[in-house]
Amino acid sequence: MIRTHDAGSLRAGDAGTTVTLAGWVARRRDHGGVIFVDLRDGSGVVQVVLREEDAHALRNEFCVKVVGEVTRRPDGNENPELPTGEVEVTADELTVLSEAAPLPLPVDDAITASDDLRLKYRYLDLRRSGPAGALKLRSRANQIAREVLHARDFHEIETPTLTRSTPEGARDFLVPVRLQPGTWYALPQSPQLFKQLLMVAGMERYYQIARCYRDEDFRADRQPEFTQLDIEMSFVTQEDVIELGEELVARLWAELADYTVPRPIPQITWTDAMNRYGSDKPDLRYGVELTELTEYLRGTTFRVFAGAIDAGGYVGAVVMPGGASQTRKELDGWQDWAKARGARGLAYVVLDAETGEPRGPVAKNLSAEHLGGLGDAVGAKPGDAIFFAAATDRREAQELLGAARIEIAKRSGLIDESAWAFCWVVDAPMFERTDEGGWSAVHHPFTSPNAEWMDNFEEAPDRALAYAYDIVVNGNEVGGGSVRIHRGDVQSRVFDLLGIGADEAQDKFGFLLEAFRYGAPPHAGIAIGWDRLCMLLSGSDSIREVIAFPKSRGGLDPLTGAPTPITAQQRQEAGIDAKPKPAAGVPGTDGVAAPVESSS
RNA sequence: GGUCCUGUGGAGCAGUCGGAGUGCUCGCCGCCCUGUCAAGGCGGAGGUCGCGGGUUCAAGUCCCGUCAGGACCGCCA
Repeated sequence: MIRTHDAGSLRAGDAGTTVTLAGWVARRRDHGGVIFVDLRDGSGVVQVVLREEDAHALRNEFCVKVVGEVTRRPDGNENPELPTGEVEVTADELTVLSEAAPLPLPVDDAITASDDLRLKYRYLDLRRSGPAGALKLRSRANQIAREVLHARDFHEIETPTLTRSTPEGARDFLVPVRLQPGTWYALPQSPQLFKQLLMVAGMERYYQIARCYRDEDFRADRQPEFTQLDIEMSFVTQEDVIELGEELVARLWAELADYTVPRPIPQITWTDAMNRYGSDKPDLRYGVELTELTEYLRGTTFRVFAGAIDAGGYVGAVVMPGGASQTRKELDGWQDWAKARGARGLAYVVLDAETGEPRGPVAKNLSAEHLGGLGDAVGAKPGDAIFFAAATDRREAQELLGAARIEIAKRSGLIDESAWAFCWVVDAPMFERTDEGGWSAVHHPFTSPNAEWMDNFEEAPDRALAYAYDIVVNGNEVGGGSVRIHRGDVQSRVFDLLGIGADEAQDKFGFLLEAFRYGAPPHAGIAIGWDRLCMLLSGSDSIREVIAFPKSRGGLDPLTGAPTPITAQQRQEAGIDAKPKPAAGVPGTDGVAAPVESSS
């Protein structure tokens, strides 16, 4: 080792010790005859006192080695801001290991450069304690997950990243195959099918910190390649998976956020979540619940509401406490906000702070009777604003109110940023209507109906519930999973309902169905969106902060310049332009629909 | 695919009603300085105001297009 001690570890008790340190010049204070250098290494910072002539040439981020004695600082010169502030290292010997050119961005915890510069010079960005800390936190999170899972006899098993294309779900990333021109691998959207095969294989308890790939547009919490903590267990029920999930988050939050997760974590049904919060991933750090007004307003002459009610739809409201004090401009701003989300607008009534009298454009359209009881019906007080949404499609209106609820909380400062609110959203619907009038699986087609619906989901596909569960933290879905179907007859019925015929099922999922013929155990699992979870634990507002070398929004890596064009020779060798051979009885020429676990 | 925000010496910003590349903090270069810790003092260098076009006597500023970064919707669990 070039060094004998870590800079950040030195304390008063080390006084008198001769140490060799190696690190970077974080800052220098040149007084002519004496020069102070803050020497930074992976462990932290310590002040080095130099009196040598050649120390004047030191610049920020020079990589240096220092031999010297740890000494207590002179009285009055301690720096209580630093963990090492009681001591300093008086240098006898200075070696410049590597000089640094003038920096394209400051390596300084107090200064943040723009995102593209940070990513282009990520290796400098990561010298700062914040970005470095986020990656170190993630490393520890990985370790904790492995500790929890290995203590329960899980096996960490890797699965292929060159696999079959999956035309359903998200768009695939594709890889041309030189040895079979005209054919393509796909990068996995998740290890879903492989982990189910591992259950058939008798592995019983599998996990993997798995890289997944989806070719869709970016968000602050989405990258084209991302990581799941992927878990599958045999001979378990939904409750067993939930219990494991709770143990994982409890350990993670206890150690990394100094927070004791209240257990059991509250469970809310999907339907309740939609009715009360207008979201399948409700943020429970604040109240502001939705109120359904479909019955209350039945008979109204206001066409916007009556139209929805008569069509069997939904009218609901959400209250903005103190919202009556908003200016006309602010209230108009809500209309723009709603239109930006594709809604026609956001009807509102404000209750006068003094008299409680309902005012606003919509108030004129409601009867005296409806107006009179409105405050009580929605739980609004004088001074509040009431926002309405109405639609034939219940979910559409609820989601608008749910989005308004979040916006209200933001604008009114109702969010306690230091709070953690966990919940499970359970009893998710199995199916939803497709645009073509058929049904599609909400989770994926191997998700089991729950006990109540096992034998009769065909009778009311819109109401059938699944053994599917999502874990939600502060309004972020950080994990989701389900109990899988392991019985051939149930699987066939689900395929029938989804309009997937036997031939098509064989074509798309043949190898999995084949595997299930040989004694498939009941199994269930969960996938945890690891980037998102680490983002929350680190207090970041983007998953880019917990990824070592993230891509920018356009899918570019500003550091390497990827992606790049390829040469004509590469193109030729890769066989990109080759025409596929006709399928000679090979199943699966359409590719396999890889159902994908929820979360990220 | 759509809506919105941002782009000004190396970094972060300000730049009014369209009137000279103007200003601030940091960094960089030189000199001074023995107890600082965002050290300090003096001096200096550094600019295609993202790019292209338009309006105008005159554009960092207004308009159109485009590129890059970011937020959201669609998409994606």
